[in-house]
Amino acid sequence: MTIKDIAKECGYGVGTVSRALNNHPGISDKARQKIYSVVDKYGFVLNQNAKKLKEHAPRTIAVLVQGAQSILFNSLLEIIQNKLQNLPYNASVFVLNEYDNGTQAACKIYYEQKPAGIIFLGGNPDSGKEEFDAIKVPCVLIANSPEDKDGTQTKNLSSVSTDDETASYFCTEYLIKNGHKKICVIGGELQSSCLSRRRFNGFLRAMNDYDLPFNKESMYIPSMYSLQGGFDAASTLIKKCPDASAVFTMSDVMAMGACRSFADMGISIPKDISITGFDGLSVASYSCPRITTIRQDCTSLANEGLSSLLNSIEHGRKPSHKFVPFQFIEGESVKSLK
Amino acid sequence: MTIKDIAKECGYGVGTVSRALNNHPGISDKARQKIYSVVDKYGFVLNQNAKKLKEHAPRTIAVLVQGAQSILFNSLLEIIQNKLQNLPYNASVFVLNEYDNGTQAACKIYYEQKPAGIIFLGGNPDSGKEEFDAIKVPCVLIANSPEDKDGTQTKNLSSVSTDDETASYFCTEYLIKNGHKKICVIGGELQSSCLSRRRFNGFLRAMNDYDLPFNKESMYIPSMYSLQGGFDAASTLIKKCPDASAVFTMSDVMAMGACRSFADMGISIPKDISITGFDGLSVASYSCPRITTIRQDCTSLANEGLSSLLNSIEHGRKPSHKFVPFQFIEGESVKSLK
DNA sequence: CTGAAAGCGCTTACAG
DNA sequence: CTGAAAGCGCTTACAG
Repeated sequence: MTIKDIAKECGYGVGTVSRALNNHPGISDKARQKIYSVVDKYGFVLNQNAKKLKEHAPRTIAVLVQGAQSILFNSLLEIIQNKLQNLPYNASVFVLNEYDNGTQAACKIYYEQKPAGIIFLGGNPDSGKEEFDAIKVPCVLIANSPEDKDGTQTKNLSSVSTDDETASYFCTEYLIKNGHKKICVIGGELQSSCLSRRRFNGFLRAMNDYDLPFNKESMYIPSMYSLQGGFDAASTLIKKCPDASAVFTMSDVMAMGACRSFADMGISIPKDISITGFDGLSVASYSCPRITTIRQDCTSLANEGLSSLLNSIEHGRKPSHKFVPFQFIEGESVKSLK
Repeated sequence: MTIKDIAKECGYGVGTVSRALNNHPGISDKARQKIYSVVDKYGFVLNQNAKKLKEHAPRTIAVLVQGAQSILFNSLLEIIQNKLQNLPYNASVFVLNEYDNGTQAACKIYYEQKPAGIIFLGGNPDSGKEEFDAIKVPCVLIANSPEDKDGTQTKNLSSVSTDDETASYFCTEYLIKNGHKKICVIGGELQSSCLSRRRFNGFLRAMNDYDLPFNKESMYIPSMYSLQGGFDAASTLIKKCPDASAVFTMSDVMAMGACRSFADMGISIPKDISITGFDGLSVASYSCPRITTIRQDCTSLANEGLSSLLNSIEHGRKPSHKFVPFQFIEGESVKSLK
């Protein structure tokens, strides 16, 4: 069943049917009614492949999700898909492996699908700079920001994220104000992850501001952003720095993994050691103990990211780099030493 | 840049370029080499919209995910996308809301995208039977099974799932063998969810086999499949059935929500009450206490589901309904009363 | 307001 | 082994 069949049955031409179905102006009510009646009768839907092939303005937004295990990205994805339903765009979702090259994948998608724009959830799309240059449509990075915000390499890349450095500062200061002095970090690999670097910078700035010592050798435990990563890191931490009173952790899943590991070692939270997370996942607020953490505002992140992208697509706006406010969630995983 | 440009630069016709790019036989090595050299030079990729429009055999598999918050589905999705990378198909993912009508969404996708087949992760695609009839391509339901397996309504629907009834029986029997007699249930709405009915049937059969009483009024607590659902259900449970010694819970997230609620009420697990989950999420094995649960085998579920779908697509095989083995995970959430 | 026609970028019999 | 051509199902100037 094609638009031709519909046209024949209506007694109109295919052009008129196309215009009716796309809500274009300049169609008589009579035609519109007749056409819709037979379209409804058959439940006819336009073939998207033909539509996209023909359309001048592409109407697909590609969403690249890197790290399907991340609960945070799923919330974002759900919100984005919802918003898009009320807009003349549809989403095309791609789930990448942790170790895939996101920029390369984006290039392939760019050529194959000709999307109107690309949303990156996670990943570091500016890493392969030359490759990124090939992508000529607006892009937005959500929940992370590019290394080099005014770099010429990323002329078409916007970003919306939490101010990771400030949030980390805030969280660290909270630990310090609760009397903690010897604070370790469980975080990502600093060389490869600018997100981890920003969070570490915020942490370190707070430590410095309060004149607290930090020895990276023994007090920074690199970890995967996963439960198992946090689990393993916690036991390393106890070996390297047995007298730590608190741990600043760069994600809730790391924190939850670490909590489990501490429990196995007979170390009680927050009695024996305090811990903070990052992200504000719902599962972290149901865990025992509830994790004290920074909640990233998924709704704002998704909304701002999308509108920045649409502004670029529809009005040719320059890329912007925005922060959305975070929320500090006081759980039960930090003990006051005062 | 189109296939025409490539053809011109190569000095071949578009047909030859198309055949080279699609690895069709009957092409000289010379032509193939020449074509690939200029394709690589420009990083040219075929326009998928035109390709799909033209192709006889569609090469897209639509994946409908219902309930993006479910960690189980994400594992499945990641495995499926991985497998598909080595096959001549690509995945088109759609994330639905919990309350969307999955069958209706599938119909729309069927008409719009003309996929080769459809994978349902969760949902009850046989629920709107007449609508489902409109879908003429092979479908597979993963991690659930249709109500009526040999129904004429679902001639093109396969399924791969855990034997929910047997698994629930097993889990319940484990509680009973540990001396539990008064066992409550936190589960889904039985009217609307055949999955919940199957799990409940397994539970009830075990209770009957061991001559244990069960009063559905006071001992079955209906709940959403979510953390908050389990959290709320636990406090209802304590009011309705304060002397329960164990709770059979229909999902790990429900169990984790319930655990948190029990902790808030000062009820200790497993000392005061025992609990079991379902799914075997990694997060449940890192929680405190570790949840005793049924682990669904995501890898087998995804692999079997995909191969059943491909068998139908490529060899016209009849739909099949398979179970994959589950694993019982002994955690720390059940106390032996013996 | 409507129709006839060109053309989007491919694939695939058909003929050579 | 290769090319010329038809056609997939749409949209959109163009003409009326």
